[in-house]
Amino acid sequence: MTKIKNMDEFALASGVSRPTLSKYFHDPKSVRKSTREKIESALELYDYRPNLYAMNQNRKLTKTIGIVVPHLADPFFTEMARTLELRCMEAGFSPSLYSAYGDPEQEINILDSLRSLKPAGVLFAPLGESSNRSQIEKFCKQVPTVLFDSDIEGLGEAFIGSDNDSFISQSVEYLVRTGAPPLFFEMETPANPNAQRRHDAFIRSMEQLSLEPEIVQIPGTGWNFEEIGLRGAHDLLSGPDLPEKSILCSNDRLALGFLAAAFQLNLTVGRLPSHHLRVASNDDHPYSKYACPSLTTVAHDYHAVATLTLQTLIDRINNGQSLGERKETRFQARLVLRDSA
Amino acid sequence: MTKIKNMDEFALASGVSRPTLSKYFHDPKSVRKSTREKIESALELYDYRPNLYAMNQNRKLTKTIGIVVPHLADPFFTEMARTLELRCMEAGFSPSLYSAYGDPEQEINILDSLRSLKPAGVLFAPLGESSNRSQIEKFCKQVPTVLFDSDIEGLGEAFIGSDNDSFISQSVEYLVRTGAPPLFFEMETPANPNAQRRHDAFIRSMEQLSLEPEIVQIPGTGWNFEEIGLRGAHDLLSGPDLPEKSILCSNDRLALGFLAAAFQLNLTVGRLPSHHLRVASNDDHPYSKYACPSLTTVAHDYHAVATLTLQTLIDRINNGQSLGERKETRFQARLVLRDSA
DNA sequence: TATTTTCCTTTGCGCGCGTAAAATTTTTTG
DNA sequence: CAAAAAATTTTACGCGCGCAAAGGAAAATA
Repeated sequence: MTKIKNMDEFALASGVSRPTLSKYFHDPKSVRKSTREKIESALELYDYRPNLYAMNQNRKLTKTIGIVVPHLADPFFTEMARTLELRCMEAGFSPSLYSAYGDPEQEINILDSLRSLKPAGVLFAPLGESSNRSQIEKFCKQVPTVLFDSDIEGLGEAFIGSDNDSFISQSVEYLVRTGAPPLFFEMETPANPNAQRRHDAFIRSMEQLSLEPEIVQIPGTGWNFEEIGLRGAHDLLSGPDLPEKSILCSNDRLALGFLAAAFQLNLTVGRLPSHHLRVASNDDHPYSKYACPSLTTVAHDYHAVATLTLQTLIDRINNGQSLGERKETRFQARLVLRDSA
Repeated sequence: MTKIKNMDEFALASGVSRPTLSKYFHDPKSVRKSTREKIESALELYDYRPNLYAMNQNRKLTKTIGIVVPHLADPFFTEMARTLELRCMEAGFSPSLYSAYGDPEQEINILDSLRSLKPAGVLFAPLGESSNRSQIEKFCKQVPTVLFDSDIEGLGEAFIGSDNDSFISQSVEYLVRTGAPPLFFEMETPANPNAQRRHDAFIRSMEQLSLEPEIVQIPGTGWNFEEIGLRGAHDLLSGPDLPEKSILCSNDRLALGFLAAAFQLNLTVGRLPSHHLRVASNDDHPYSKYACPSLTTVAHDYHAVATLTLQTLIDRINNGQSLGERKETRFQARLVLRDSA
């Protein structure tokens, strides 16, 4: 079996002309069935693959979709990335995954090298506050980009994420209804823009219930939320007077740190009257179920967010140009009752 | 400021010939300092980037390094991938990250599309038992590949990982020295080949201490180790007689599930005589510190593994051909004492 | 200054495929 | 079965850059 070096040779071997092969490799369904079968049977014999670089050199639109997340070490984004990658492949695109690892410079570097990949589009969860807005804006003008999870106002074709109000209102309502009103536990200088929305939503939710919103802001920077939560909780809980209230953490990773601190201080957490504290949180990240105690939290609709994010991008790609007005979609969250509250 | 379309135009604008520019973009240090400065000052004015696809089309060796891991949702691999990506960039390569997400077919798909990227080399942690050996073997013959973490005998240029013996012998010795001999807690049909090595190492370690090796094998398949550990531990711990021994889990994710089960059953875990159980584990994965109680475990030398893995690949790349005999390197682990044992 | 070495420029070909236009074949339609 | 429509083939050019060879300019050496 002779080695096929290029499309010309494969054209000879398969009995199909090169331009037709070119069409086939771009979209198998664009050629007649009989032709497709000829190609595919030859393909099994010679396992030829067109040169990726030659293919994309003269094509404006590649079949690549870039996926950029702020930090892959965060299980939430790992899960999100995984779902998006799967969806991309199902839709016939090649996903390419990048993580900024919390660094705004790295984020811009990624966009820069992404540009030279000439991707059909990009699914982008920006770092947030620390992101270099003007650079990202420039990028979005050149490459169809759909933002997800973290919104930066006005950037990209659309935004799809979760409704932070619905996270907070559900957890607040539940906590108030079943016990003491919650104390909100959050970072002083959060890395993620959703934190600010949750902060605001907490105040709103409490005021609607005619309750005084109490908030604890803990120090710490970066993405090591468990550590930050642990330390913040230690400070809070080893003080003279224990908070009588329930605790509502801004996100699950902080909560995991909080639970660890409570455990270390021999404070029991749970919804029974005998427990010292109740702790609830937001995100339902993959390990919340295995916390001690298992974490009562509010879940993102991963499926809906991933599906709509990709669908929006594909619409934009097929449309050829901007879809008009920038739409923002925020999916409702779902309360997940477990043992911690 | 006119837009630069290609290298010819940029050659004109910078006052440097195109072949020299070509050299520069391949390796900035390969041109004289004065020339480099001319190029770089022009680069700031025009922000030109050579077309990636045209660059790589006629180049045998690209500057891409593929990184393939079995499952990104596993924090161990996330951490490993992150470290490797950083090292690659420091060394002047472009990392490209892929996860098989536990699926052998997906693993082969990744290798297939990786092939068409013509990467300079690939850093590859295979799934293990379920991997398609013959396909991987074929790949390794075409692309310089260094295996890490999970070894498949004879495949790739080299293997770099952690010494499973040193994991187990350290934890066994510690547990025996400070209390009851351990019961080994592992999956019946583990996804990862290191599990088998740890199993064997446990038996060896116990026999060296003239102790009877006791092992509990729990059912379950896939990569959701926390869930598997949780269920297995529930079965084990809700039986009539509690194991008197310490528990040594095959890996941290199983242990996290185990701890959750113990917590749910109101069994206390720790090294004091008053505690019901002691639990130790292996890997020191990023969340072990925040377990309840914090997990006594054995840590990989991430830094050493990542550094040598990449260095080996780069040597292989620079060498131009195989480095002779396939070397296997296994780094010693380090016992991390925390509260669970 | 003359010589050697290093670096650069000029020239020119080729990579593998995209893509357009016109000619031809095959399929569909009436 | 003829005409129209759709798919394919033929032909030909270009993309942006890698790369090699040969000569020229600049820097290092003597």
